[in-house]
Amino acid sequence: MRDFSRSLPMSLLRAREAVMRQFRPSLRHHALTEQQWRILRALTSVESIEVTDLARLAFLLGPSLSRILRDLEARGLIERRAAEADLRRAVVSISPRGLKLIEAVAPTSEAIYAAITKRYGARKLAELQAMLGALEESLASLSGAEEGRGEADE
Amino acid sequence: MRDFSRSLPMSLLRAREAVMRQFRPSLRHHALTEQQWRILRALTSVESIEVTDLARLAFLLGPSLSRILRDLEARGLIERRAAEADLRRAVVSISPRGLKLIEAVAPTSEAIYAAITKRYGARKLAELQAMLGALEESLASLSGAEEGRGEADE
DNA sequence: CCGATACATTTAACATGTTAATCATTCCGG
DNA sequence: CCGGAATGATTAACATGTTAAATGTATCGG
Repeated sequence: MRDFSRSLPMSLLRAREAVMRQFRPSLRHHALTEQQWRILRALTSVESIEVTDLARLAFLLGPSLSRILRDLEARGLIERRAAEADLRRAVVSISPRGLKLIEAVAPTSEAIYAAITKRYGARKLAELQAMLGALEESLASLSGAEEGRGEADE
Repeated sequence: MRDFSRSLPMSLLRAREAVMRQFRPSLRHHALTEQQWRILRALTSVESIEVTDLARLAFLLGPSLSRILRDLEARGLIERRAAEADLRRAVVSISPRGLKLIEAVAPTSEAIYAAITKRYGARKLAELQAMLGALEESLASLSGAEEGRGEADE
């Protein structure tokens, strides 16, 4: 069998870990996890957004998002209200305090990103992201092809 | 600020998720998580291995590995004993039952990997992995540069 | 040989990933 | 209208990620 340490999932995992290792200390300084940061960042790009759309935007599953929003709301970093036309939907927006936090973290975060870009090469980085996007697209149509098939064991 | 949805960490996260989505149903059929599978796969490449080395090989943190090994041992998929020369160290190896499970899962896993390779292109895939490896290497020397610096806030 | 230190592993505590189930609300056919 | 199906969000349950602390064993200087 193929050496699993050179498998695509492992390559992606290691690369992502190498990148995130750069950011974690800074986020930690501000008592933010990576996912909390993702959510706050996402909220700065919209005036307000429904939970489902936020999940897609921040690439989080519903249950994770639900828990994190509860905590962020308790910390006063976001605000939440029910949609007027449909009480099932919750609308979320970032609070002034959340915005202030973003502004405090952003400079360091940008500096780290710039250092990574410089080290790896801006052109190469763009190419890598393009290839990652293409991979995603390749597999999008493949998803679900495994659902209905009948396995022989178990 | 840069659109966070196009950040490198998000690109890597989405790409990895797109890949893993292909494998999860198959692993689930065999009551295996991704990490459990990684560990069993790693164990097939060695006769036996110490826990610390296994953690590095399977790219897992100690605490995660410790829990998973406990479960895999309870399921009879691995065997564990203390190193003779140093009782602090634990030596792990795959059991016959674990090997049998690997053999049951491998064909489907290989087929999925082949489908991904065909869809994305073998050459392109190799190039992507090379670029991911280069990224890792680029950031290796950068790691820890953030530790001792003094933040101005909090 | 003793005690301080270092090391390998595990445990603890909290946050998230993942799937299933629940709850409230809305929609829709009759 | 009414009641069942569908939908949005949350909760539940279990596994892992992550950091800190604890546990047990080795090592080393005196």
